[in-house]
Amino acid sequence: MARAATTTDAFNAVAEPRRRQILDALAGGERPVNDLVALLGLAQPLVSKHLRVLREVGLVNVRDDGRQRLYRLNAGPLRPVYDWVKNFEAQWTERFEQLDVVLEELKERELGSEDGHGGDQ
Amino acid sequence: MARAATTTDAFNAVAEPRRRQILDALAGGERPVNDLVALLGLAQPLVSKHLRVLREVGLVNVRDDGRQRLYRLNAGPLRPVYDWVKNFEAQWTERFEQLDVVLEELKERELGSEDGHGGDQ
DNA sequence: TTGACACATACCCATATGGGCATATGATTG
DNA sequence: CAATCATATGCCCATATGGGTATGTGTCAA
Repeated sequence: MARAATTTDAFNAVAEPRRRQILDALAGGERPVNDLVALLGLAQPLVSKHLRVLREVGLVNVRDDGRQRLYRLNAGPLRPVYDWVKNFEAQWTERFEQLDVVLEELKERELGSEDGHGGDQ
Repeated sequence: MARAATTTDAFNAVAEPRRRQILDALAGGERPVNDLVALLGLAQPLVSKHLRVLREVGLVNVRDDGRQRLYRLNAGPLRPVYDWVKNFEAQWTERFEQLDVVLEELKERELGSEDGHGGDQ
């Protein structure tokens, strides 16, 4: 099988930088497609396609308004992403990096005192 | 162009559920490949491939240990993911959902009074 | 040395991607 | 009505995916 569809879940949908841009833009409020087209500097069909993906994973809602279609952010599906990545936050704090270095050193020392040092052939 | 390579960044690398599983497993500490193979129940070459992707985006480090290769988590590259998604957290809190409903209602009322902007309540 | 083990890589394949371009659909205006 | 604006969809294509299976490379054991 190929890669999972972009519409599989928020993880896949959000892997596309343009789709992230769209969500960022919509964070400021409802917007018609043309606004996004101008904002992203992409061809209109492209934007529509990205919006479709976002719709399919429930990250945006649409509303008809005359001849425009207003898209609105619906961040809910991002929650699993947040919840998953949140658990790694501690790992990149400075304290943790330090711990990493310490462990590294311990390992080195351990190897050094490892009785003699054989290994040949 | 096709979809961006999985090795483009953490966003793409992490879109694969198996790779997330691997990172979860490595959060517990250094592990040899076979451990992961057993843990994920995947074919060994598959795991090696996923590990390669994770290596290329810097999410894991390797260390040789006899005939094994010990993989270690390096969460740093996840930071952009966290930072991005974090900004949406507020949106799915209950208060925000409520606000959403209120706005929705306001809109409805607005549409109802269309040409005669009347105050009501 | 030979063999077993741990892991990585090479190929083969079906699939869906994102972009480009043309066109269909639907609402608004003249 | 026709013309125009705002979006969506259809089709074409190159690409890299993730899985499978076979094999290469390096290490340890007998």
